[in-house]
Amino acid sequence: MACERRIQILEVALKLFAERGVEGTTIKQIAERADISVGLLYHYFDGKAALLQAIFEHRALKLPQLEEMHDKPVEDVLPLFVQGVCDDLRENIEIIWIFFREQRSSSTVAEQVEKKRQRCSQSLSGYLRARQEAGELRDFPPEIAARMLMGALFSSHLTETPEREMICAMVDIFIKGIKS
Amino acid sequence: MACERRIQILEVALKLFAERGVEGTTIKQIAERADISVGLLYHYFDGKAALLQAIFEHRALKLPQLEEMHDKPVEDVLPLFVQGVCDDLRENIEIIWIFFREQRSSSTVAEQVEKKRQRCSQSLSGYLRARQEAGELRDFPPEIAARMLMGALFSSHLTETPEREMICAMVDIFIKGIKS
DNA sequence: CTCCATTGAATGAGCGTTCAATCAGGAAAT
DNA sequence: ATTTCCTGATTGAACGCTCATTCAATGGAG
Repeated sequence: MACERRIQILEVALKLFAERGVEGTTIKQIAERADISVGLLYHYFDGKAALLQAIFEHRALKLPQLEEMHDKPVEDVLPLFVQGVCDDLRENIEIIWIFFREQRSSSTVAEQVEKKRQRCSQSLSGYLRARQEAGELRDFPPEIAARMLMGALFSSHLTETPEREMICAMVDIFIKGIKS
Repeated sequence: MACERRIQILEVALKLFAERGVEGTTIKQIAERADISVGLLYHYFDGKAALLQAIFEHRALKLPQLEEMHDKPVEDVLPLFVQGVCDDLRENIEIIWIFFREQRSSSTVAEQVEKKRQRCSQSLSGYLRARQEAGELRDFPPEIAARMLMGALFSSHLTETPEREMICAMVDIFIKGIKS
């Protein structure tokens, strides 16, 4: 069926784009790795740009939900939240690589990345602020703390797939660093 | 003089490679931005690959020195250390972008990046371990703490140039997170 | 006159893209 | 049951363009 073929091409392109960059990947390479002819690729997609756009639409990053957790302590919430973020990062590491590489050359990609990053940080910093007001956390800038944790998780996943114990240790240091 | 011209070309190539990626930058673009002809570029460099290699040799990242600080408290050492790392990151942000983009496609670049990252983390984690033994810090895995801090600094510089107060707040949270 | 620095047109390879030509399989007609 | 027809999947050669790279020719300083 046509839909399966589309997805097959998308998955191959996703891998190659993440590995060698969009500019560094040729249509021919994608066709070869997908075991189809160049012409067939153009039957399903209008070109390289359309392929990239389809990848972005096919694989959307989840957004963390923390609004209902504002009254629960960080020891319960943060480990779960971080676990969710890490699962998402691990599952979508290819598209994150594409985002990273293309954000400096493509302004539309840069906007998408910035928006996602901001919403992610806002969700976490909102929760941290709520816990400050609840008296659980000491005084510190919640946005910066959020970016610190997200940045650490992010760069861990870009250099390797981190072990569970590594993530736990980071969360542990972070929590001790913000408690009152 | 010949040397100045070489450096002029290198600086232009560095900027363009960081902005658009190596594959996404053409020799013609480099020549135009450097205000020289294509032929002259080939007079000074044997091609794109040699240009990239020359950039890596021209701009070497500094390594943080922490060995003599092992007996000094974290409140004195870490802010200074982080300041030094940030200065280095800010000054070399272009080549770091190139490293980041190319490490997945070029294994030689990947090795260089990995080696640098490890030595940087080792220097910091060695200091943290010494402070643990001195009783200043609580029990935690020093390597992971080092990677957490470096990762946070790293990703801050990749998304924007962080303010001084942002760095200070991060160091503050980190120190409180590891003190006994 | 010599030696570099410097030019830019020429070359050939490889790129993204197009398209006329097949192929396969099911529906319709005989 | 056999033939005809149609539609969408599939191919790969061909096109025009841009790329990296080369090189014969020019310029100027000493």
